[in-house]
Amino acid sequence: MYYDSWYSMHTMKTSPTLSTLALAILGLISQRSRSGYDLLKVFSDTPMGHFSSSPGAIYPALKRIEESGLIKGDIETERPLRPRQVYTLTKQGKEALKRRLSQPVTHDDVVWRVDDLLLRFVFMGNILGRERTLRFLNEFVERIEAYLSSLREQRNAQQENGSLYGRLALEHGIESYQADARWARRVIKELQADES
Amino acid sequence: MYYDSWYSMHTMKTSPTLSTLALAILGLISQRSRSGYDLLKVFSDTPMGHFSSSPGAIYPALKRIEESGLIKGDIETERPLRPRQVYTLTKQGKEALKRRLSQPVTHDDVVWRVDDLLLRFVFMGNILGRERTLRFLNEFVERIEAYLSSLREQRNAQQENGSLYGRLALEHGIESYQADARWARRVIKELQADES
DNA sequence: AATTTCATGTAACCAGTTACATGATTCA
DNA sequence: TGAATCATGTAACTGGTTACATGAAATT
Repeated sequence: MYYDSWYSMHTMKTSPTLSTLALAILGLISQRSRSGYDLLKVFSDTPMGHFSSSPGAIYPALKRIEESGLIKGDIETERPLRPRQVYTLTKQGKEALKRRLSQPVTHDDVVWRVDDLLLRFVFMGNILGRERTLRFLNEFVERIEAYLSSLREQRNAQQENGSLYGRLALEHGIESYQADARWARRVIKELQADES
Repeated sequence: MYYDSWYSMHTMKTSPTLSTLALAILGLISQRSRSGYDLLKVFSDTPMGHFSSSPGAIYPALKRIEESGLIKGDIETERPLRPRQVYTLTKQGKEALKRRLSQPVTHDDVVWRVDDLLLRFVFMGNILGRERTLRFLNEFVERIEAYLSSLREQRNAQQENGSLYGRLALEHGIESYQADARWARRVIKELQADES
């Protein structure tokens, strides 16, 4: 017993974090059952297309995710057209999605994965609720402020050595993050006002 | 003769567009000769790190780029420490970089590769000159405005069907691009004032 | 009759991530 | 003496891109 659990603790495949594409797919499927083609449409027709992409990415991804047990495909019979595989979240899928959405906002997220953070935000409200979405947004603002400090320092320090264009690009970064923070603060207010 | 050129036109390996990482590497090397380790430092110490990354990306990239003839590595002898490979741009390298920087700003660039655009901007000034940088920035603003229109339309159309959170995320996108355009307009003014 | 839409996929290629390896030198 | 720095790389894995393939139904 003791041995067993020790053993399994250390051999259990720690499921790798869901990629951004996997997050997008799980999130969309969590809203309603969808086929690969449905997903393809969402990506090509909406700004969601900012994430993927092409059949060559989506169909293999669906297969991988199904193999890992997070979604389950059912073939729609009784259709005039070519049969569709319609995917639904499994219990593990729902849990995995919740876990993914519950991750704290890290420095690295802010530096490298702002898109991913935005994607989390989109699905978070309906799955984790307003309360936790607000916590997320506050973390987001905090992390951005911290990063902004270091960017501003860099700009001031750079004064001499850096090129004009490098400095201007840095300022682009600063202004982008400022815009992100402004947005988040506005949304926080909006969600708090909406407390009805 | 006629045949030859027809033949070569259709078999010449059209050199694939430089990846963003390759652009960053070429750009940095164009400023001064650098070793892999030098590049690694730039990426880890400056906001340039927004692009790569790790030795596992940079060293193989350097090799590939050298094989394609755009850079040339020279071993620094006469050093106490382990010898360094210091890379310099070749003539083809300079040309390839210029070509890459001269690409027009496309819709897809704005939607998927804003980072790449910013990176181009960083190196553009010193390589293509102020005139062409200004053209670039104007194109950038135009493309953004066009994309913003479609994003705003989406937001208005979506009014009913979309979720609250989806709408808010869309607004994040809109505000981000607005910030990009504001930045570009400011830089245009600054560069024009600087016409000294 | 031709094109677009519905619908799903495969295969080759390329490149990035993670983790590991090596080993000398300098600094605390 | 141990850690950090200088300096370069490899190997396995993963997954995205591009291009191709198929074929029926609906639309123009």
